[in-house]
Amino acid sequence: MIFTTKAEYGVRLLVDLGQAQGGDPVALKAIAEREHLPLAYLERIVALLRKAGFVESTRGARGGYLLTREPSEIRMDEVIEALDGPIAPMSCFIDDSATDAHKVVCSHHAVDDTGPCGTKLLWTRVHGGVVRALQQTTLADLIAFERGGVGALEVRRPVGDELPVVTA
Amino acid sequence: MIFTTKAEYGVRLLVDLGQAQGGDPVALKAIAEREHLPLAYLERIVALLRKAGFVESTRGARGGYLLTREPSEIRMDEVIEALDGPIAPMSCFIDDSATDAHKVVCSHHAVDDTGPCGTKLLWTRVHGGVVRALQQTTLADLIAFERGGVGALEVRRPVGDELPVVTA
DNA sequence: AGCAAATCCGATCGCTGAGGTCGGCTTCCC
DNA sequence: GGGAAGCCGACCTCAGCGATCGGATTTGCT
Repeated sequence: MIFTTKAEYGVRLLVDLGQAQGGDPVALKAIAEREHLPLAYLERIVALLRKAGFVESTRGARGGYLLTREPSEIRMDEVIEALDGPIAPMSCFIDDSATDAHKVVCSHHAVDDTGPCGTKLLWTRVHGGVVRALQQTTLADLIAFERGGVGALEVRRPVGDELPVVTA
Repeated sequence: MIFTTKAEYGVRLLVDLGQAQGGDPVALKAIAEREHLPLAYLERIVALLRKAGFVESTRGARGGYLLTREPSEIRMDEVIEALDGPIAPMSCFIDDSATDAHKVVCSHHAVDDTGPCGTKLLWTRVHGGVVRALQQTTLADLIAFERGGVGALEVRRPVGDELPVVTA
């Protein structure tokens, strides 16, 4: 399993929020009922989204949540990272994008440095594939897909970066 | 974590086997020592590779393992599937490639079919990214990468399917 | 003021599966 | 026959996922 239920529930929460959006805050209870998700668990998830700045909350009666940005400005790589933490193909894979690229530090190979293990190439390619798919998908894509279906497929992409066609 | 250590150890086992290859069977003990991996655990892993037909074994003294195909004929998507089972982004994601495409059956949404959840689009894209990266990488790529580095990058790919450059 | 609706948050908890070990068996070369 | 190797089922430990609960706090409404 690549993602946890935190990621799934969180994304569905955002999609629901994007659809129900209308000025007034949306109560978590309403989302939980529509999506058939446990309310108590959603509370913990939405807290992550709030800390990451995707939603803002209004406390007290008639309170709830609102998106802080346009759905088209919310990229899934940010969302997933906020929910599940950094995406690593393997435990020895450290996404050190701050410095130069993605670092792979094999704990076993680390002792005697006989160069990188061959798996580094594989993990890096896989990691790239996942990150690219996430970066190229915004919340707006998911919302458009949920109502209608074709919407998300008409978005223009850089040549050579076509995403697979998905049918409802 | 996308892959388990089974996948990592198994791939490293195959890479090691591809390098040490020379007619005679290679004993697991030798691989375990070179790669600093637990022998007992490797036994369980190599059994999966044998059942999947990637290696053949010779029992008894001076026995060991040999690759059954050329490294360039061993695609990583097959290997990973043999080791970790089918790759699914989420527990509700069923790779039903036998019928038409990839099926997503959300256990929560399944009750009342209000159409597909928006996450289907996301999971399918991610899944596609992973599978493509795995399909485009062969054991030969990894072996070439481990000695030298540049080798794996010279392999020709369909246009628009460039893989990220990986430096040692 | 007081109630109800809602967010907020720390503590807890069961359970599955990853990751690995062990012991004993079989198989084969020398 | 002895030792080196593969084969295999049973077992064990433990982290973290996936929640749940109780209560505190904040706020709108009447």
